[in-house]
Amino acid sequence: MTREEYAHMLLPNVLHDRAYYEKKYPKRNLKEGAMVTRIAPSPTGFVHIGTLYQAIVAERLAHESGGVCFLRIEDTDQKRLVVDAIDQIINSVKEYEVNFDEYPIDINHYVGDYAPYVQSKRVDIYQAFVKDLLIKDLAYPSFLTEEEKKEITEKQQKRKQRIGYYGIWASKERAMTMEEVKEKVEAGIPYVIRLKSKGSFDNKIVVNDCIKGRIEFPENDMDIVLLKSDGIPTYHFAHAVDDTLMGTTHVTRGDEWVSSLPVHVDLFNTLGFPVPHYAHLATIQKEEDGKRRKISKRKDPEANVAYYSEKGIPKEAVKIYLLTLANSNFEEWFLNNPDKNINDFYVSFDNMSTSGALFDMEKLLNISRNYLSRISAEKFYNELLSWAKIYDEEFSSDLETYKDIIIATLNIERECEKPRKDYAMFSEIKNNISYMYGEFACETYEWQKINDMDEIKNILQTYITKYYDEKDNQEDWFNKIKLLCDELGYASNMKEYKKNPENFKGNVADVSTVIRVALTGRSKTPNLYDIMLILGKEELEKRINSLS
RNA sequence: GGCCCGUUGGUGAAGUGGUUGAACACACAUGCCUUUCACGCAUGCAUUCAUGGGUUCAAAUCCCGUACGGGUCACCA
Repeated sequence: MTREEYAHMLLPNVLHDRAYYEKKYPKRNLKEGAMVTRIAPSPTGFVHIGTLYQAIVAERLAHESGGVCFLRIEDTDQKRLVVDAIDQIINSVKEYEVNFDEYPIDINHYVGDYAPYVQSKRVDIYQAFVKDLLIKDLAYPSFLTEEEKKEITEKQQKRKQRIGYYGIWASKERAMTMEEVKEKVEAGIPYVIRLKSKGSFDNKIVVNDCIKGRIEFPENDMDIVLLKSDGIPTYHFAHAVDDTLMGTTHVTRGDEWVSSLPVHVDLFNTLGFPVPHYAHLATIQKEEDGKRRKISKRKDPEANVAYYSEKGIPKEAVKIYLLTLANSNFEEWFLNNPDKNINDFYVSFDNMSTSGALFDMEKLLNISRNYLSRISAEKFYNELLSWAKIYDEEFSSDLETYKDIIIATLNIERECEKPRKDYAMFSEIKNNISYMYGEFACETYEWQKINDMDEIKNILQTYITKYYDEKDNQEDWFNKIKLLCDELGYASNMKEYKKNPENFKGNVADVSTVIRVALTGRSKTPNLYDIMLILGKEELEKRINSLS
């Protein structure tokens, strides 16, 4: 039996050989310094905030260098595969406007010359490369059962040796002859294909990570699995093949991968591939019981990008927050260039943190408040409406019915030098503006200092019949309230009130609060003058008269 | 346990041997402004850079040890 026949026996269904694929996917023709990056999520459930984070970084790095960024779905683990997960990833990326040059449209359709961009559709490619390794005696089949592997691990633990399949532990299967292998294959015993590592634990390798700098490791000597028993590759092998064929220059990924660097270097070397640059991004963390840990899909709702959509935190705010985590100088840049597109910021490896940041919801909401305070009322309304259409149907129909009133409301103290910063999330807006439209029904009024009903009615009736005039400008409007105060024994001048509070029943602020609460049902609102203008005198009278 | 990595305030961080009072932002506190709230403004918030020991005229910045924290050791990615 020749080695070719041997390899064919192990992998009988391979359509093409290595040379075919190397020709099919030629080198990219890009200018010097152009980076090819990628984001390679696995469809195991919801889209993780860390995936979005990495996507934004990868996309920026590629495009600011005149390079290419692509999306590749890593679905080599069928056990963890979740049905809609691929669509979710593609949709999220679209929603957040991360501009990939090459990507899957769905599992069978792709944009880009290096397709398919879904690993489960590339099985023949991986097998072609494994076959080549088999022929070169750089890989071998392994028939180990779960129990046998467990036994090895236990022995290693007992002897306090390194755990893994290497050296003497692998020597028995490494030494199998082609005939022995043939017997087992014909007997139908399942097998995986392992790397025949030439490395030694005593040698050192060095990787210069773009973010973490120089890292030294012992060389890999593990005969890791290349192809699982179902013929599908492991992450490690798929990574080496795909990122080579697809021309990735910089592998950006989470730093949970740092420790497998020796394996990857070994793989690239034995495959005869140049080792790409690596950039391991620190993961976003959470604190629990005083301890930090990676933000978790199971425990932390904010790990899911859908969480931000549901809450109605604008996409732009999330991106800004992620960029402040990515580059320490972003925040200052953004402060100085509030009107620029965030894509004008130059993301660089130099300003990336080497250790993971704690997720800070307060900071995100602050960013969101700032963002929402700066956009026009129309834009705000449109974003709010498209949010409500998905997450709050009732509110969305109100938004459409009372469009003009709502835009006017959102516009109060906006588009001025110091805009209000009332809103951080679309989900909290309904409660904040509901008194402005529709049937006003207030169950409990939050009266403040003045809470005697007769006095309250007296103030309101006097005000609405004698003083309020819709034609007044804001200054006149406030002067009228002062006149009202003078008439009823309240201080119209705060300084005088502070000097001699005992001379007055209260002050302008107290009186204004009565009016505010009566008209809106709450003590905290935007500028009352604007609110009253929007509501209109008829509605104001109605609300005042409905008080009992 | 082995192998990697990290440690500046409540949080994100600037800082890479000698003009740092240890920037800036969020949060917090107080005050001012004010028709409420928010905004804005002002002030405060690490006498000290996990810790012990070096090197040096000089260290948050360089070296070694210790502690603590994180990652990883799968036919998961």
